[in-house]
Amino acid sequence: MNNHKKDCENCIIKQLNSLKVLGRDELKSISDAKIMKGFKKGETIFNENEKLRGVFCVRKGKSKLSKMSENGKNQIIKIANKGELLGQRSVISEEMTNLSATALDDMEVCFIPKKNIVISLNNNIEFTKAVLIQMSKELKFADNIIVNMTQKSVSQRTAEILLYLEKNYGKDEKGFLSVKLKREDMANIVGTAKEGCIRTLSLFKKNGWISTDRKKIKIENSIALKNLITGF
Amino acid sequence: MNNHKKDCENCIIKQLNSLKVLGRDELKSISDAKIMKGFKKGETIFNENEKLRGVFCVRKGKSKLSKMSENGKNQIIKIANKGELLGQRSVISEEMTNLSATALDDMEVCFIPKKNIVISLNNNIEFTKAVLIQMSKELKFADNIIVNMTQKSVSQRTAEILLYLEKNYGKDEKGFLSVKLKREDMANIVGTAKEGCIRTLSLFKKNGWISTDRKKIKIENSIALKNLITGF
DNA sequence: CGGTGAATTGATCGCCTTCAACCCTTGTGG
DNA sequence: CCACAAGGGTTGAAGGCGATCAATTCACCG
Repeated sequence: MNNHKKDCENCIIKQLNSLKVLGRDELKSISDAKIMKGFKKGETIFNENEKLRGVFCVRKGKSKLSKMSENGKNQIIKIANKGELLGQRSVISEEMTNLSATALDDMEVCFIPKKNIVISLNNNIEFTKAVLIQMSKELKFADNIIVNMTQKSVSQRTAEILLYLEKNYGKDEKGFLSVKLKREDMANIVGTAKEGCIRTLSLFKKNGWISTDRKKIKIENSIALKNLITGF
Repeated sequence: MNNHKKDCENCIIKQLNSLKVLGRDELKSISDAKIMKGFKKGETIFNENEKLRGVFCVRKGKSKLSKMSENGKNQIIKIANKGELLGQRSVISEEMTNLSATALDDMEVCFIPKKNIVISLNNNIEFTKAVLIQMSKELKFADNIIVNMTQKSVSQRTAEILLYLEKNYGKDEKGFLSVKLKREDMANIVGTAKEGCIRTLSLFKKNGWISTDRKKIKIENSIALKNLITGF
């Protein structure tokens, strides 16, 4: 469950995030301090309003980042893939987490203590810049979600999410979306009730725009979905 | 319309944003390069999908940051007050703007060329960190909006916005909100149709929770509004 | 082969959008 | 100083979308 002598410097995962700009000594220090952890599907990595003692670098698996609202419903803000850093925001601004992270797959994660991150943030401007650029992209992404949520219908949002999932997380050998989500999770991304989401998917299926096998979804007609989003 | 010998180092406005951590020489350089501009109420500072050649530091007035969706409706993401920097995100990640900025008041703004910002981002880690922390707060804010939009009713969102406007932009001597928004703008913040927003406000008025004079709004019972948000 | 949790479908209800009409304020030109 | 236009504000009525609750089917697991 712990460490082993795995070496950050040779870890291919780090190429996918801001850690790639770190120097040899910084990586060495992180290698020594990090803790490898496994999370089973459904397990919680952290909750809202927690104080994090470091960030999590995802080596394997996917995680949903979600937020509860006062009325008990929850909204998935983002799906974090292999290579992403979780908890950055909270560590940087020294605030409680505002999201919770839950494993969608079995995951393998490296926990990197806050101290290492803060040292690099304070001393390695390339790193700070890389994190900044990353965060500015997330902000843009969030702005887009806001507009989509308020201005588009459930079916448009569903179509958009499906295409997004295909584009960003790919398909398996048979063409099914790699991300496997429960209908409820799907609904929590779209921002709707489970049944509404299901009804939309079943409509898409009737139209031949998607097909399903078990829980898996395959996009059959992305053009039609795109047209739906833009209103033809 | 241009420059004058106004000095950034002595500008009180810079205390309100990331520029406050800059050194004397950096400020001097910005002072020399900056261009002061006035924008009349309703004028556009920049549009979506523009390439910015610098950032705008707001000395006076307020601006709405909004985004068009494919269907022609637009959503206000944020209201920028005196002291805020506009266009940071776009300059940092070297992308087109994803929002447009429009003056809500008569504004006074300093345009700071991209070059100055980039130099400080590359050399002054305190500055980069300050911007990073600022951006991480904006990201958190955006996450909150997403949840509110999807999980709360129009009246809850309206109540929330009213309290937010009071808390963040204050009231005038008679207790009316300082931010004066058209009903349409208000609706574009709440993420609803103008009429829906108006109806909600008129209900609030009937309940005695707010009162109005002309376009101005005064909050009379913030407790009731808070209770509405949390569902009693 | 039951049992549990998820997926699906039906039916009802209410919120919100939309369209339309009207009012009120403001400003402008004769 | 008045008339009128223009734009924002307000209200009414109709209709649809999506939430909610309930009932049923389906998939998976011991």
